[in-house]
Amino acid sequence: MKNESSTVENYIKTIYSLCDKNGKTTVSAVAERLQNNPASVSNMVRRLHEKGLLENKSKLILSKEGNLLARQLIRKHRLWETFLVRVLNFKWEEVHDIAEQLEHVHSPLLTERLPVFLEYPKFDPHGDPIPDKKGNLPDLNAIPLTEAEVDQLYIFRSVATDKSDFLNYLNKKGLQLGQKWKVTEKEEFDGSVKLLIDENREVYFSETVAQNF
Amino acid sequence: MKNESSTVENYIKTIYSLCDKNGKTTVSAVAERLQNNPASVSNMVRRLHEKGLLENKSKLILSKEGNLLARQLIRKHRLWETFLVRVLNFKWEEVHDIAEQLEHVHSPLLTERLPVFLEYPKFDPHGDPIPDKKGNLPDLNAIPLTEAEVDQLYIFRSVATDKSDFLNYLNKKGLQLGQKWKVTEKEEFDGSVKLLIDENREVYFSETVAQNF
DNA sequence: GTAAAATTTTAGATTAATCTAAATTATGAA
DNA sequence: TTCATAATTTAGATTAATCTAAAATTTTAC
Repeated sequence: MKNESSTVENYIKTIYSLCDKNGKTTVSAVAERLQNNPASVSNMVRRLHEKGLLENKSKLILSKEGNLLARQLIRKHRLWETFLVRVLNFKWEEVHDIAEQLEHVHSPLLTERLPVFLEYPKFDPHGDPIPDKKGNLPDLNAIPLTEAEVDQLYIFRSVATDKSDFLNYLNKKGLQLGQKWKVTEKEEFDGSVKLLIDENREVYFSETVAQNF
Repeated sequence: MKNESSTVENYIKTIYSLCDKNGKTTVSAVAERLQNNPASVSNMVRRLHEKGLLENKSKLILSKEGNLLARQLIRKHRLWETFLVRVLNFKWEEVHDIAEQLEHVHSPLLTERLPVFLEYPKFDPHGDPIPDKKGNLPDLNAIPLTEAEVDQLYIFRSVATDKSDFLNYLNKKGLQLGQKWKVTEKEEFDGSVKLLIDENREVYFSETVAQNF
């Protein structure tokens, strides 16, 4: 696989993360996520297809190559986040933007040695699984908060985003990976939930927040 | 200081390293080093001046800003090389190209924490001094091999380049930092030298090689 | 001090990545 | 089915960084 620009790599990562169960997404969704003009995205889609990173000329579906590239970028991103937190003592809300740059450093040797030094971590500091060398992800029997049943006990395993504003909000609310919780109330009309954390603390979450678990 | 592109940063580093005792270099020297067309360099020089990184519109002299940027890049480069060798077990000839990418990662927090973890290294794996936060370099009373006096004893403290082809050549000859050596013969007509290493091994160097010490 | 050689700059083109505005195509609701 | 709205693509422009070819300038050598 030849070297792609950071721009191309960011498009591939974005497409990967936006794909639905059919492995498909749309120009407008990518444009929205990247805060780019749809015309720019449309243009880039043509070029991604020419590079063999997309299946179809018009449909937004990653090719095998594109899929592997995305997973390898996620692997590098999460390994660097693990490194920053474990080795350089960063906090979990500080690492996203730095890993976003580090993931584009191209060196097969470095990508091989970093996980050796970290002793083959399986999860990053946000509880998200780190794809292996071949891009495989473990089967997690984790469920999103929005699908949790009332009064059932769960363990807080991961967050779905590593953006600092969201993580700072969790910090303020005192939430950490590993905590036990159950949903005590679920509001149907606005999707908000009330949680009992570690059997002693109540927290309310809006639907927007709940979707990030 | 605002964020510059990797391209701009590479120009500044190149200009810095090519400057003579008057702090000056030429368009053609930069073009040669970067393997770019002189026209491209000329063009970039205008833009570097517009950004305030060069003193004059036409003369190739770094401004205070440009000088500081260069030293901070060298600092990051050498810190990352130290990290790669000491922490990830890279060899000294393997780290240049990776550090060349890592030095462009922009994060004040990372640049602050990396040297803390490494316990404030003063020299990189090639014996080259690491500028401090403010860009200051220690006064070395080291002399280049080309100026060594015959039969005077010296210690091998550093190499002037971290390019892998040169370092592989040294490895093949069995040269390492810390070795004691003296010049036993000096050929005036071609600049080549004969060295006695650790009092038991003779090595011949051409002028080209000697200039990299 | 002038002419040849070397160096630098200008002019115009190219590529990647973006934009706005306009045209086209697809979706979907009555 | 048809027409309005939404989504996408095309056309044309812009910016950073590069190129080649040609013009202008500076150096060097006699």
